[in-house]
Amino acid sequence: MIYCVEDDSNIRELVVYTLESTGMKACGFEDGKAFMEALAFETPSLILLDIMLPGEDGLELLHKLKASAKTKEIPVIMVTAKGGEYDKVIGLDGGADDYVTKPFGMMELVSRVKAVLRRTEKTKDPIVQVGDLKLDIKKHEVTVHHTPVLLTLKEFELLEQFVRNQNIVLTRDRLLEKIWGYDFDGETRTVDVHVRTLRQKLGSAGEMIETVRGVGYRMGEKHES
Amino acid sequence: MIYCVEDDSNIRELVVYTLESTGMKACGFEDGKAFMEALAFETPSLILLDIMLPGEDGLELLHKLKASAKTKEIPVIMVTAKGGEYDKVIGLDGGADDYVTKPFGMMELVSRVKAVLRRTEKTKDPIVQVGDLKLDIKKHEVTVHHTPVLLTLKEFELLEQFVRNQNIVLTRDRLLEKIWGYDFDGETRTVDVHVRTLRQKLGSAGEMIETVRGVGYRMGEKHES
DNA sequence: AATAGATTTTACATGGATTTAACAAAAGAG
DNA sequence: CTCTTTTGTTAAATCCATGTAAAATCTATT
Repeated sequence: MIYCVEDDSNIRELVVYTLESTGMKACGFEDGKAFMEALAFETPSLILLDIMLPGEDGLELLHKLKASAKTKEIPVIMVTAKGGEYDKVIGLDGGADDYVTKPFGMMELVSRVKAVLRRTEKTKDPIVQVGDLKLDIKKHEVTVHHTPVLLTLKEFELLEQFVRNQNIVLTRDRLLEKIWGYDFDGETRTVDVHVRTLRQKLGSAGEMIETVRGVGYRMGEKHES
Repeated sequence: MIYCVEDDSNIRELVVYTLESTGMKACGFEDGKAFMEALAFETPSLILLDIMLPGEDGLELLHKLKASAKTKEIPVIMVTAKGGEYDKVIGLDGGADDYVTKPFGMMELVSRVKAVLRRTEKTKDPIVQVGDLKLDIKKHEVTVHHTPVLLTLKEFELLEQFVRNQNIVLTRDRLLEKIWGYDFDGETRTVDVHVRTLRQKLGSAGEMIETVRGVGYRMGEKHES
């Protein structure tokens, strides 16, 4: 969901229409007040923020957004009619992710939105890909080479941890804590056993899970030796 | 380190100068060839890429960068004289992180660079560096001159101690206590043996571990004597 | 309660990692 | 220079983390 805060209804509607026509969900707001109210209910994945607004202006809103832990991770693209360099600098240094000057083409806007989303959603994707392994978190579906692989719950959770932490080594303790919930007294080979079945079920993609002796397991794209 | 690929030497030098005056390291390249060569040697944290270049143009370079696993994570800002919307779309959809149109102010450029770095550096993990030895704690990975070095657990822990305590002498007892856990009765040559394999595996970087007779070992960047 | 499937535990083999042991080489002390 | 101490080096001995199979236990579904 993309929020567009813009007082000019023509532009606002055009933007919302354009974004929706490319398959994204979008919602327009006339001023900061309506916008902040909606924000309490829902967390959009990106915000288009006009600088010139009635009431609180865009820079103040930006400041508020970046001050709150709940909203500071939401990427923001500033929009303005004034094209001076000074405005751009203020907007970007204030924590905005990009800056667009009116009049702007809709194609450019869509591209910038996509670029910023690509940059930010990298960390928390619903669908992750590693090599030829695809993982759809929401659907709980895994494919290797477009061939579906059936995983049990624990296997899936384990794989999810690996995929979310590519190339970094996960200790058994860390995995037990994340997947099984905190404590779990010393000796158990549970993780190892699940890693084994994972490797087995994933076939060729299973080789991406490497064991780091004495530490834990790590997953990453293969490299020759 | 920021790379700037730009054929116009005036602009290139101005950009490099400006970035350096804000405390960042920067390096300019006249064409794609020189740039790609440098890239094999070092991984910059951001790339400024002109679209119009002699030889391979910026878009081709961008495509190459995004195709290789080693470089696809490096953020790229496209730069061009042509301001058409079409160019912007192509650049951004090609995987660039931002787009700047000439003529641009240096303040704006710096802001955009900072904004993109702010976005991308969030995901990075702590890497310690000494000379041309790099140590990534989370990945449990060590490289010398960008060449990976395979270390066992104890070797890694030992190296970690050295790197975390650069230039200060670590006694054998101190190391045994830190890595092996407190007590450990008197005589053992364990540390020495591991220091040996470390020096061996690290190759040239191994020379940074010097022995302080009668006391222990110390690691620091080399200096003539 | 019975069944099937998932998950965990147990047990053991294996091979790489670590340590020990033994000796060589180097550095200081007198 | 000789003796002593400390460190370097090598190879063998030991240890112990991991892979693996199979049994035991747990969970949900009928």
